[in-house]
Amino acid sequence: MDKSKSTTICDCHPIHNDIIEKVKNVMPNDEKLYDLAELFKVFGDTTRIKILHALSESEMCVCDIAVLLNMKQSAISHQLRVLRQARIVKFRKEGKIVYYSLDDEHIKNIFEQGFSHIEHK
Amino acid sequence: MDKSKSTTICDCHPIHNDIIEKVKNVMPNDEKLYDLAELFKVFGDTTRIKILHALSESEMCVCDIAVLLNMKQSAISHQLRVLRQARIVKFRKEGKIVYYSLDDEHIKNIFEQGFSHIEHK
DNA sequence: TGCACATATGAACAACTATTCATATATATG
DNA sequence: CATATATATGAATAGTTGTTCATATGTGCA
Repeated sequence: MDKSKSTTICDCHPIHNDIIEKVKNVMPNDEKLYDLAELFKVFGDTTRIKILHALSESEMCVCDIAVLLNMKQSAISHQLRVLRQARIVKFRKEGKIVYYSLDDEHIKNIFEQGFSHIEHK
Repeated sequence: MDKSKSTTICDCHPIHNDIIEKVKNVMPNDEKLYDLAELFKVFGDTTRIKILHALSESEMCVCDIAVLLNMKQSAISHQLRVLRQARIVKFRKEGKIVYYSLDDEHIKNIFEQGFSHIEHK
């Protein structure tokens, strides 16, 4: 997994060693950066973004989300699993109906930062 | 592209029509949500996250980034193109060396929000 | 108990993505 | 001008991902 320590893959020579060292010293470990990329990956899909936007307005059941987005129930269910595993949404069961909602207020913030970036262009 | 208006794909029945309507009414248009997903997609890759973290510390040239991450120069160059097209990084040329830096302070914020989400678990 | 409905899930497939290799372009230097 | 170096880019490929289909599980109700 982490071949950066054993083998040299890079095919070019450093130009500013001081900058490379400085940046290397403050770089978080690989696992943390990997987790961060994984988090953003979850946001990086239109269907999931739509689901998250919907849930930021109201708790919703799987069926209603499928109707709202006009998609197959199973497609929604698969995506909700991804969101669940990333701990971005939580759920509660009421009989045979499962209601999903955002797990964390952080999510809304990330969302809004994203929006204000694209607005800004 | 937008089949949601013409064809019905969904295979299940609405349960709470009031909620569906309410959420539908505040939903941004498809294009905006698509752009948002595209933005996060760019953050959703370990290599690009590492590049962005590096650039959040210091302007860097392509070569030095490749050395820092121990990756092929062309791999870095391809990823920098993705970041450039998303207007997340900018660059300046000095002779044959090209220096990249973050285009926007927003980027750091999105980054930090992401970090505080994964820290929180 | 049997049927209808809400949700979940595994397998298959098509579409997309990141890296590599080979090579092109541009600039500095002998 | 010839060479070395920094960067960019097109094509190929391996790996990943989102949706669909078929089906399983679980709950409520007649």
